[in-house]
Amino acid sequence: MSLYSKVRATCHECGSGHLVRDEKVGEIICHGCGLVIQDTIIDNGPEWRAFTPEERESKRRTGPRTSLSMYDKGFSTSIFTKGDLYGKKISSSERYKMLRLRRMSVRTSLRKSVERNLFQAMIVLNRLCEKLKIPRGLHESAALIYRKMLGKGLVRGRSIAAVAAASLYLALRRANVPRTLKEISDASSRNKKEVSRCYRLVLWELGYKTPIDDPIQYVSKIGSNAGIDQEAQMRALELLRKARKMGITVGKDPSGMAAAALYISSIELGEKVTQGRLAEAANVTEVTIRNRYKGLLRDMELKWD
DNA sequence: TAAGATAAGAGGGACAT
DNA sequence: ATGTCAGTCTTATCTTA
Repeated sequence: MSLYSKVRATCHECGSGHLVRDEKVGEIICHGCGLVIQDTIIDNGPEWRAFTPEERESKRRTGPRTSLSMYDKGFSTSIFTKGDLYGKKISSSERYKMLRLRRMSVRTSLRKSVERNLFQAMIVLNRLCEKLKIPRGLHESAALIYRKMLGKGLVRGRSIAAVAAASLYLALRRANVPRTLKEISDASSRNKKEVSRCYRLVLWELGYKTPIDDPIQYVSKIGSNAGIDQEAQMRALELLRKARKMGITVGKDPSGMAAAALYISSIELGEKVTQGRLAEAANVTEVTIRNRYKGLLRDMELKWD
């Protein structure tokens, strides 16, 4: 590493652009006229050298930089009650005072952090609901679920956006609104995996029960997306009701199931529809539709007319 | 061009360790 | 808590009608 580095400036004496910073003696020198421009450079780097990450860690004396993403910008207060800074014992009355102080400090900072978290979360949830055109009431129930999570201290260590998305998904599921987890996570900044982890956590920790996700709910949504007519949609519903009675819908992706039923009934009614179009409308792959509709035909012993 | 077939890979549930 | 297993879905590629 060179001890000299160029400086982007011109010398005010000779006009030369040849200014050089000499790290070793802490001066900026003009190579044109020899003038010392500045002799008190502040070195922002560490004065020690380290060759391994471990060494760097052991030599550093500063903490991480402050961050706006932390509710207290990374600064927090610690109040010790066992002794003074040097480990010397303190009197019992002093100690009692310190205990009280610490309690107060912990309480107020905790409340602040909860408030800030909620503030952020509500912004995130608003954006999410707006994007997905969620009705007011469901938006509210999602917010309530989030508050419960926050109240139980379950958001700590998890992403606000993921928990917010999971709360929304739960609200939708409880209201039997046919939105998939994928739709929610796609609109969120977190991925499906993360959101579904949080979703399971909410279910578990808050003891929520949801009605099973029934393919029947997706029929009209997928049907209209793919431009399937009413008659075929009715036929698909019938098909799915039978399938549900036979218990062959459990464990399958409801969207895929509904799309397959729509495919069968459309073909039966002589309507021109491709697997590709339905796959796109249902947000599943063609392969899934194929597997589902093959399965439906087999298990229900249906035949093409 | 649509549909079918096949295979690899991921993620989650059930169950055992 | 971690590992394994069967079953599901996705992605990609190739073949068939």
